[in-house]
Amino acid sequence: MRASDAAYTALQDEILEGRLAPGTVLGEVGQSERLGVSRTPIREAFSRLVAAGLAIQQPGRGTVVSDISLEDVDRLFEVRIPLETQAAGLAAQRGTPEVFAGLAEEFRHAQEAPEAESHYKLAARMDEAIDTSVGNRYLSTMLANLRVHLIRVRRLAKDQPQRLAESAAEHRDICLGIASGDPQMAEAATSLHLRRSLAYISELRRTEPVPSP
Amino acid sequence: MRASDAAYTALQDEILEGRLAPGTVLGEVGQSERLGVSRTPIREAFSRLVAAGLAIQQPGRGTVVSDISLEDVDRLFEVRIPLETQAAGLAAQRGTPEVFAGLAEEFRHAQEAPEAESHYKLAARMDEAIDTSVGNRYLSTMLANLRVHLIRVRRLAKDQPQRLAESAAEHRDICLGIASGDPQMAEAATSLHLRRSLAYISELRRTEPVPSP
DNA sequence: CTGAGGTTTTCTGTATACACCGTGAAGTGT
DNA sequence: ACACTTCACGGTGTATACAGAAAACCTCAG
Repeated sequence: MRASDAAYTALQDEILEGRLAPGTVLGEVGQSERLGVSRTPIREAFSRLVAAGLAIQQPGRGTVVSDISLEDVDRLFEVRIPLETQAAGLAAQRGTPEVFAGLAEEFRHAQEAPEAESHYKLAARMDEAIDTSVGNRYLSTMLANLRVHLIRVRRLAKDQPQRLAESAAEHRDICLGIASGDPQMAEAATSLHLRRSLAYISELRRTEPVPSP
Repeated sequence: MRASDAAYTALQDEILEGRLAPGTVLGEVGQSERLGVSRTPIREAFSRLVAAGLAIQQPGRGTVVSDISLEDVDRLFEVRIPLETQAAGLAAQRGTPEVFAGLAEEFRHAQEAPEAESHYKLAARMDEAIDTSVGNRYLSTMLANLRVHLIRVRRLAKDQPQRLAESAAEHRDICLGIASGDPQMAEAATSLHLRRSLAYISELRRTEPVPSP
C-alpha cells in the first residue's frame, strides 16, 4: 500500500464519516504529522480530494473540507437520475438476466428484515452488477464520483426502517426490470426509486430544516 | 502561473491535439527535462491527467496516454445524451430567455457561413450559458469532464461544412427551445442534435474504419 | 538456438530542504 | 485613537536526494 493511498483513504473516510467537519482547514504539515507520512503523499491525497469534490483549495488559506448540505441533494439528484436511469436501461439490454434475478431474490429477503448496513451492501452489489453489465468506463467513472457524495448525503438523511423496506422493494423492481431485458421497464423502476428517495429526503428537510447546528 | 499548471496545460494540449499519440509512455524524468520543471509538478500534472481520463497509470511501466477510438464514441454518447438533455431541460426552466434568443440568432448567422473554428467557439459559449443557467456544480463538473474527451473525438471525426451547417441549425433549435422556457422542447432538440451527431460519426466510421494506421 | 537466471539500469515512491508569497500582528507616526 | 507600514511567521510551491522495486537486457548453460 502506497502512503499516498493510505493518506487519501484515511482522509476520505474521515470526511465521509463526518469526523472532519465541512469547513475544516487541512494543512499539509499538520496532516503529515498526524498521519505519520511526509508532505509529498499528503499533497497527492489533497489533490485527489479536490478532484473528488470532497475539498476545495482556497488560495492562501489552504485546503478546506467542502460543504455539503441537504440543499445539495436536489442538485445531486439532477445528475443522478438521468445517469442511473441510463445505466439501468443499458444493463437491461446487455446484462445477464440470471444475475439480476438473483439480486432481486436477495432484495426480497432484505425487504422482510430491514437493516441499514446489509441493505447498502446489497445495493452496492447491484450497482456493481449494473456497472459491469453496461461496460462503459465513462459512465462507471461518473457514477463512482456521484456515489462518494451520496454517502455524505446518506449521513444527513438517516433512513428509517420503513424507508429501508420500501427501498429494498424498489431495488427489487429495478432488478426485475433489468432481468426481464426490458430497458424501459428498468428505466421506469430506477426513475421511480430515485424520485421516491429524493421525496423522502425532501420531506426530512421540511420536517427538520437544521439537522446539526 | 504555477509550474504544475503549466505542465498540465502543456501535456493536455499535446494529448488533445494528437501530438502525444495514445500509447505513448510518459516518464516523469523525461517530461520534467522536456518541460523544464522538476519531477514534483510533473507528478501533479500526471495525477490530473489520470483523473481526467487522458492517461492511465500502468503499474511498473509508468503513465501512458490513454487510448481513444471511434469505438469510444458510442460509450461517450451514452453518457453525454442523458446529461446534456437534462442540462438543456433545466436551463429552459431557469435560464434567461434573452440570452438564448441572442445565441439562436448567432447560430442563424453561423449556419449561413459554416466554419469549424468559430462554430465550436459559439457552441462552447452556448454550453457555458447552459452551465451558468442551470447552476449545478455537479452537472457542470461532469459535463466539463466529458467535453475533454469529446475534443479528442472531434479530431477523429473531421467535420464537413455541410455537417457544420446542420449542426448550427440544430444548436439554434436547442437555443430556441431553452429561450421558450419549455423543458421538453429543449430536451427534444438536444436529444435530436446529439443523436444526429452520433449518427454522422457512426457513418464516418462505417465509411473509413481505420482513420490512421 | 533457446531458455533461465542474474545483473544492471531505470523507473516510481517518499522524504526533506529551500524559496517565495500571503497573512497577521505589532509598532510607530499622524 | 486610528491608520499605515513593516517585520515575522506559517503556509504552499518547487527542487533534489535517497531507497526500493520492477523490467529489460545480457550472459551462460543445456
